[in-house]
Amino acid sequence: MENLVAHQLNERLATSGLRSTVQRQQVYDVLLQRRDHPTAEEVFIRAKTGSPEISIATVYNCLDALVKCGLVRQVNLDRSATRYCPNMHEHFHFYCDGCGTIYDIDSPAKGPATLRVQVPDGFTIGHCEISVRGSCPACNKKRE
Amino acid sequence: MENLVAHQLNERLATSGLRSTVQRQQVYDVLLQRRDHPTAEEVFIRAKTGSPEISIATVYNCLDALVKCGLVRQVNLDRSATRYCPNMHEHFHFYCDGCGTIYDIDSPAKGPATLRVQVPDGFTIGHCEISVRGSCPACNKKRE
DNA sequence: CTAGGTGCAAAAGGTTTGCGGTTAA
DNA sequence: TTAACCGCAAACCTTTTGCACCTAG
Repeated sequence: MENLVAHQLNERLATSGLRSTVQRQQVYDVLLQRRDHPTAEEVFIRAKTGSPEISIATVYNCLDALVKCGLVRQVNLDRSATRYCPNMHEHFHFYCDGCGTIYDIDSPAKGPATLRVQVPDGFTIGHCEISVRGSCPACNKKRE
Repeated sequence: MENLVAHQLNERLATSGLRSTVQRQQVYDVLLQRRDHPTAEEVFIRAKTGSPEISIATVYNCLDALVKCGLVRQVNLDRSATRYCPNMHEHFHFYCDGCGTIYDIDSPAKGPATLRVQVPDGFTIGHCEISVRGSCPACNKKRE
C-alpha cells in the first residue's frame, strides 16, 4: 500500500511540471519514515543506506522539488541547517532547548486560531511562520 | 544628547559583564541611525565610513555583545543573512516580497495579544518568533 | 596589570552551481 | 528524442576561529 503514497507523489510532481525519479521517492520516504525534522545532511545519510550512490546535491534538489510541489515544508530555526517537515497541516514548531526535539504544535480546534496573525490595514499575508523555543514536558519533569 | 544613549549602552554592557568599546558604540549608533534591519555586512559597510579600520569579525562580535546585553534582536528570515533590530518592544516582522522592506509590526494595544502563542500543557515557552511574508500597502497599491 | 576586545586571515558550516553523463516522458 | 535530472567537485556566502596585538577597568 505504499504505492498509494508513491502515486500521490507522482501526481503532485507532475502537476508542478516536475519529473518522478527514484531519488525523489526515496527522499520523500525518508521524510515519512521518521517525522523528526531531519536536516538535508541527515536525509542524505538515511537515503544512502538504501542507495549508496545518491549525492548530497541530489538530496537538496529532491527536497526542493518536494517543497515546490507542496508535500514538504522547510523549517528554519536560528541559523542552523534547514530542516524538512512532511506535515502540511497548519502548525508551528516548538524547539526544546533541553533535548533538541522539534515538536509540531497544531492549532487548537477551538478558540481563536493561534496561527493567524493580525497585520495592519493594507498589508496582505502570503506566508506566516511561528517558531517557539523553550522546554518540553519531558525535560520539565526531569528538572524537578 | 547622544551621550544619553551612550551612557545607557555602557550601563547595559557593564551589567552583562561586557566592556564598553568605541566599536560597540559605533555599531549601536549605526543600528539606531537607520532602523532598517541591516545585515552584519551592511552594518560593517556603514560603520566603515566612520572608522575605516573596523573589521567584519569585530562587527559580529559587537552585534553579539549588543544581543547579549538586551539592546538588539536578531531577525532570521529564511536562510538569508541574519538581520539586526534595535527595537526591543514586543513585535514581529513582516517581510514584503515586493520591495524587500522589513516592517516592525507591534502587538495591537487592544484585543488578545497576537504575539502570545498557545502551547499544550507541560510545555514552557522561552522565546517566540513570528515572521510574516506578504505584500505591504505601498506594493499592494502599485499592483492595482 | 590583565582579562577581554580588536583586526586579520584562514577555516568551517550549509547550500548552490557547472558540467558531462543518464533517464523519464 | 530531449529536456530534466543525477553525481561529482568546486564555488559561494555567512559566520566562526586562532592568534598576535591592544586597551578598558
